[in-house]
Amino acid sequence: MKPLPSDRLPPAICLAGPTASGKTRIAVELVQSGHFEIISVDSALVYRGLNIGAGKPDAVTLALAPHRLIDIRDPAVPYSAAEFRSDALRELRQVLQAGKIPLLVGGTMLYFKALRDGLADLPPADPAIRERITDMAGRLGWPAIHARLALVDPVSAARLNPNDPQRLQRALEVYESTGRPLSEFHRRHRDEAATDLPCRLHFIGLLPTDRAALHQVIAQRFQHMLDAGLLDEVRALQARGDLSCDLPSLRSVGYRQLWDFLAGHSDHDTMVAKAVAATRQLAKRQLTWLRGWKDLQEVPVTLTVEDAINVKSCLKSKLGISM
RNA sequence: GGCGCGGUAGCAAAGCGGUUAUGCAACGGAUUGCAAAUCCGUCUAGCCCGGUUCGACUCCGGGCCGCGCCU
Repeated sequence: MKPLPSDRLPPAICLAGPTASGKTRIAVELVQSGHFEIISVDSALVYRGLNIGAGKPDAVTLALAPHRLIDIRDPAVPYSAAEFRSDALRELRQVLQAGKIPLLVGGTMLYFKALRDGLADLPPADPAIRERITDMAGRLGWPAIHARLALVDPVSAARLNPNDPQRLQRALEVYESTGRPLSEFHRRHRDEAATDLPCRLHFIGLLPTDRAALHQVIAQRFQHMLDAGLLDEVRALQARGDLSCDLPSLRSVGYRQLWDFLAGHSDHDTMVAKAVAATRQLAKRQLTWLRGWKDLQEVPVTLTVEDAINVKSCLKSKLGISM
């Protein structure tokens, strides 16, 4: 099947912004027009049982504005960017089939990138290989892993920091499971530049005009989460007994700090301070992605109800979508 | 009132008569199957006044402030 040239494809809207910038509120308002269907682009919302702390919309909101790709994973099982991409492609086709405009909403910028640019044809994670590499690093240190990688994949080794466990592990994993260096896969992927998207992605970036105001909202929001019973939510996850805090799901902002607190590793004030700081740092990293994002339609947001109006007028003026 | 201890970057906290403490936060950046993750970079401070010295955050004297003990 030959893809259409991208300018003839139907549109999809991508609403991206840092945490606490009001993405969900705006999306829920947009969906009232009846034109859109929401697809979540969020690495924490995929997990069942992560609700309050992940900022998942409540049941009433979800009934009003259904989100695809939330609650699709048990927290014991890691999700991935590659899985997101294929899941999202499937959901996009369904939404288009139904005659709606896909509204992709979220803050997981790697997922947006994977969707937009595709991923190299790499092997999936291999728990056995990962464990072996982790053990080796435990004995020899990560710089030794880096040195080892340099022998089989000098290009990747030159790019990676000797202290970056995650990426070193992945690079070596790819080599061990395929016998070919990660850098070679990357090179081939760049040369191909294949796109199998059934629609054209229009990116709208929600950029807070005032960082201090965003920080304030972040602090308030975390307090509201605690008031809403976040502690009980994490207790329930702990009570399962099969989850550990090094799972991707529980390393999410908030959950990690609560987990430590409930395990007695920190006091309440420290936990709150760390959770709020981690959220600020997340927002900063999301903004770094956004600053370099190509073809981003920037919409300044003031974190008020006005913001939805600005997004609507942006959609109207840039895409002719009125509601 | 007397004695002791201490005043170091946004916060915490060391050493040192002349070369970067460090941690946290903040800020900037990277980002290809863990990404709300992981990693990198930047931030050069020493309560005030005087003295010693080629040179003082570091030594000496005085002042101010804080903490503790004593009366």
